[in-house]
Amino acid sequence: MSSVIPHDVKHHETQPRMKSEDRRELIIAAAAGVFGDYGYFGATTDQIAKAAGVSQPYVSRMFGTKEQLFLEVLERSLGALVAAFTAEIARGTGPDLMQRIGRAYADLLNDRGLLLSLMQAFIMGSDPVIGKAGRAGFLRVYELLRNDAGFDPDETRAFLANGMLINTLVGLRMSDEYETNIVAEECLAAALPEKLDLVLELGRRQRAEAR
Amino acid sequence: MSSVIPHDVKHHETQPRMKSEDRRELIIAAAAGVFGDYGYFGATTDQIAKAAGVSQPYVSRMFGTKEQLFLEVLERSLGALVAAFTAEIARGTGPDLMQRIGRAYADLLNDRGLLLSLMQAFIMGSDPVIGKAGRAGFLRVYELLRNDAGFDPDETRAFLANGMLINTLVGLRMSDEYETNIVAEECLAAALPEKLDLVLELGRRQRAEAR
DNA sequence: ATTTGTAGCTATCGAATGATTACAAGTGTG
DNA sequence: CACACTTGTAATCATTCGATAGCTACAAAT
Repeated sequence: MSSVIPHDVKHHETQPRMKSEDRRELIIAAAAGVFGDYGYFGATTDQIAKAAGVSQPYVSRMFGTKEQLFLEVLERSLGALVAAFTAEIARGTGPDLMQRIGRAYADLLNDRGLLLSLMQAFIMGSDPVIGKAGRAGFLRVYELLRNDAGFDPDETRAFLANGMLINTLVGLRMSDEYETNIVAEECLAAALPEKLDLVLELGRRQRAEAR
Repeated sequence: MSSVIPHDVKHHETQPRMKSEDRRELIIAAAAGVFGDYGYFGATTDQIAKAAGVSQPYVSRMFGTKEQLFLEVLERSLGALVAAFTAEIARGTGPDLMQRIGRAYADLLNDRGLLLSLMQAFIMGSDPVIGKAGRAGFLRVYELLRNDAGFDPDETRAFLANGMLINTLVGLRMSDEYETNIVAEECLAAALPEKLDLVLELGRRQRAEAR
């Protein structure tokens, strides 16, 4: 009376197994994308699990709580941002540093959800835990620009302001309107003089995934 | 066997009744504050109802859905923003117009949740309904600055960028760190050269309300 | 071959939330 | 006063979601 359950067909022959450490990174990366798109409350652990190709309970068990997962996503995003800026600064400070860091910032858009999950954290100041982490993260970037990059307060302000505008336009998916609205076109071109094609490509990629 | 319920003490002797039109405005204003603090998904209709001093089912019945309520909040916020800018433009275009509109923008922080609910809408581009409304609203402001205020694309970009930075700092409640963190102090001062005291006062008011 | 730990899933629970229904209390009008 | 309409609430319903429990399967070491 062997089982009728078709389990002995050697399922998932493609993927043998994975070390939990690797799976962890995979889930965090997927979570960055989902949190970036739908926000902390809007994103569900089930969406994240599906995006990572695992079951929802597995996400819960690996990270304990959704909040903890978000904090790890935030840390990953911040770490990547700081690393990118630091690398650019290491290439030498000079009059063109702001432009170079700006380009490095825009290139981070390639990492799905990185800047957007950051932005989502930045408007959660009312949350006691995430708000605190978000403030600390923002200030970490501010200090990096002031101290290591050598920007003065007004340069730093201008740089961060532009970053927040870029985040907002991407979060709004303004690129969706690019082809149909001439105002959106100019608006995007003004905010991203060089990296326009990158954002448009990103928008196309984004649209290729439904909720 | 008359009821033990102390209902016959003529409750709410202070407020007789209110016309639903007035109640409507009241709820929308309260919703702007709650949505601004917790975002679309994070805010509950019950929180909003309590903030407005009515029952949760009343909110549902008056607006149909939470989504519809958010759209009305968005429209109200946008309307106030556009009105404020238009009024400033009507006072005459000139070399100081950008500064005057900037001050008008910062003054909108006095209207609880106005700019924050806008910001919340701006990072909901993935939502089919709210995202579309958010994009339209953002572009409406962009066009106002370009056409009516007479800004060129780069001036408009710089202005909006600074606005997004202000929204972010307020959304992060950076003012919470003002007294304890000298970096936060400089950061806020750089972003809001004149209106610093306004933001600090706002932060104090915000902290006076718990979740 | 057996043991032992790790990776991962199915099933399910309890709390929260948005919406609906049914009813009560006020308000105006003949 | 009666009657209809409006304002508002309490009770409750149906879902959704995050978390937990408990199991299965695989792999490495013994």
